[in-house]
Order: sequence, then structure tokens, then C-alpha cells
Amino acid sequence: MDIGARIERRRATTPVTNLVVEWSALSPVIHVSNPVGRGSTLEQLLDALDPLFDDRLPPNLHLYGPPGAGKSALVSALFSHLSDRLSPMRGTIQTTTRGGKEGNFHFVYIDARRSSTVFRLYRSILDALTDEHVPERGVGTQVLRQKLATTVSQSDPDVVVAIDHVDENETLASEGILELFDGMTESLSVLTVGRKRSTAKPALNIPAYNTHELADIITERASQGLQQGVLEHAQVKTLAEWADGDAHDALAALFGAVTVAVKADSNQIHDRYLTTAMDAVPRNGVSLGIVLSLPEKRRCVLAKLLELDAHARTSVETSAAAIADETNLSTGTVTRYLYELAETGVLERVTTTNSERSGRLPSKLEPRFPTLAFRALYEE
DNA sequence: GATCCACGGGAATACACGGATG
DNA sequence: CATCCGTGTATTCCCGTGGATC
Repeated sequence: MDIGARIERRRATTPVTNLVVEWSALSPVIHVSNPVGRGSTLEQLLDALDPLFDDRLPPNLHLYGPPGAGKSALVSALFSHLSDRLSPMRGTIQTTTRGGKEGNFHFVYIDARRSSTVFRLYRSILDALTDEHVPERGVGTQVLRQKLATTVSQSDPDVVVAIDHVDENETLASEGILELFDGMTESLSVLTVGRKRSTAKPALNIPAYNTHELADIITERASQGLQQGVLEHAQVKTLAEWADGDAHDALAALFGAVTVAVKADSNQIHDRYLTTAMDAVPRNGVSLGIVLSLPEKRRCVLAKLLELDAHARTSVETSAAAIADETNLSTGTVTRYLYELAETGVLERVTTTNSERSGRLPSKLEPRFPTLAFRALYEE
């Protein structure tokens, strides 16, 4: 019996709720292969990448736009399709005649959130380009750089690398990123993607979605992920208007609402679930991708923080103590984590007014990320 | 032995308040 | 009255350590 059949059998015997058909279609951190509604930006991107179709390496480029505008969705999908068409099949013998216009590029998509250091950037690219094992420790950054330089210059196909999520709090800065590839630029081109405009490279702007486009995205996701007709048109509209152009927020809210409905054993999404879910997505908050790529212990601290009762949440210190109690971390360390998370915007410190004690006023911590979706995705 | 980097401890500094000081 | 000071907290900053490779 083959694996596919076994999976199907397992699937059929596992009780599924009559609400969700496909969780991955609903996940705000998984991109679909054909993003909706970014046609004109796609055309501009293809224009910029036009040399590719003439067998030349395109110039370096920077794509920027507001959060939830579909930057990652567009670029990851585009790179995946380009890879299908313009990359040599890995591990198969090239049968096309020499000089043909196919298979002359490697396309590498990097998430700077997961490759947040120079070392990891080099490592991820190298790992994508070679079949060999690439060390994760024990070898210096410059060694990896050298290895990458040789690989890039010696390999026949040139390399186009997209580095997504640059210029964030915890990720590499777009400024200076090209210097990391000094000496390789003959055979390697870089597309950086971020929220800020970049001064150095030619840049392309991607605008926020309008309400109509957002509604289409939500509808598409719901049709893939939910039983037909579960999400009503009015609810789609509510979500789309509320999200104000931010697809991340819209999908995080939808996902949250679904988890609430499933937990309540409901076979439909009541409006009150939707409201609860929208309330759990702070406006101008930090995206799930950022929170989920935090180091393990910090994610753990965040998860515990969400479970605390009102008493434990009154100050950073009490929260830290309660969390430390449930983990093997010391109060001091948890405290520092919490402050650091507040520093980077994942949490917000709100100074509390009433305190019977003397001294500086304490503050309580408010999550600045979609809490329901985080809770569900944290178990992975 | 080298390397990366998540962790951990704790010192240093900032702040709020009330009372002392000029 | 304005400013300084002491005390108790809150917050930030720094740097060493150790696990897991290679």
C-alpha cells in the first residue's frame, strides 16, 4: 500500500468537524500559489525581471509596501512559478540543447525572519542551491560566504534570491545587504522585500488592498478551507471592511473565528465568533510570522502569558513570576524576555495608575499580535 | 578546538513619589 | 515656591556561559 493511500485512509477515518475542510487553506501564515488581486503589481515585477526572459540576470530590486498588502504572497508564489519554468530540474539530466533559454536560473526565496543573521542568510541560500549538507554550527560566517561565492560563480545557472521581510526589528537591514554579496554580483541578483522604501536600489511600491480585493481573498480562502456556505457574504464584507486593507489581519481574524467555532463544536461561524476573533487581532499589531519565528523559549513565554489570570497580569513582575513558575526559567530571565518583547512591539506596556506601593509605577502587558491564531498555531 | 547563538544573571540606570531643603 | 534627595520600583544594558555541532 502506498503512502498516499494510507494518508487518505487515515483521513477518512479521522473524525473531521463538519466546518473545516482544509486548515492549511485558512492559515494566515501559509501562502497560496495563485494570489488574488495583485495583477498590476505582478506585471510591474515581471517588467523589472524582464531580462530573465532574455537569459540575462535582472538588476537588483526592492519591493516595498504596507503590511498585509500581499508582498510575501506575491513574491513567494512568483518565485515558485519562475522556478518551475526557468530552473533546471534538480537531480535530472539536462536534455535541452546547450544555449537554450530554459533552466538557466536558480530562484531562492528567503524569509529574513527565519534567516535573521548573516550566517543564516548565507546558510539558507547555500542550502537551497546545493544538495550537500550545509553546516549549521561550528563553521565561521566567512567560511560559508566563501563557499557560497564559489558555488554561485561556478554553477552554470545564475541565481536570483528574494530576501523577504528585511528592515524589521529583528531582521537584516536592506541597507548593506548587497555588500554581503560583494564579488558574487556577476552571477547573483537580489530582490529585497520589506515595508520601508529603500534608497539604494530601484524600488517598486505595492499598495494596500482595497476592500473589494480583500473580500475576494477572504472568499477564496473560505471556499478552499471551509464547508461550502459556512461563511456568509455579509460576514466576508464585515471582515474585509474591518481589516482596512490588511490581508494578514483579515486572515488572522478569520482563522481565529474558525478556531473559536470549532472549539464551541459549532458547525457554523456565528457573528459573535467573528467579533471575538476581530477583537483578538490588534490594529497595527505585529504579524504572526514575526511572533512564530521567535526563539522557542520566547514563544513559550508568550503562550503562557496569554493564559494568565487578571491578578497575574497586573504587572510585569507578577506576570514574570507566574510564568517562571510554569517553566524552568528564572523570574529574572522571564522578566527580561517580557521587556525585550515589549521593546520590539510584540507586547505593549501600559502603565497602570493605581498602585498601593511606592516607587515607580508598574505596567501591565498587552499582546500586540493575533492571540487566537497564535494559540492555535503555537501547537505545531 | 572553533563556531554560532539562545540563555541567564545581574549590574547599572531611569523613574515616581513624598518629604526635606534653600 | 522651586528644587533636591532618598527610597523603593521598574526598566535597560551588558556580557559571560553552555549546548550543539563541525
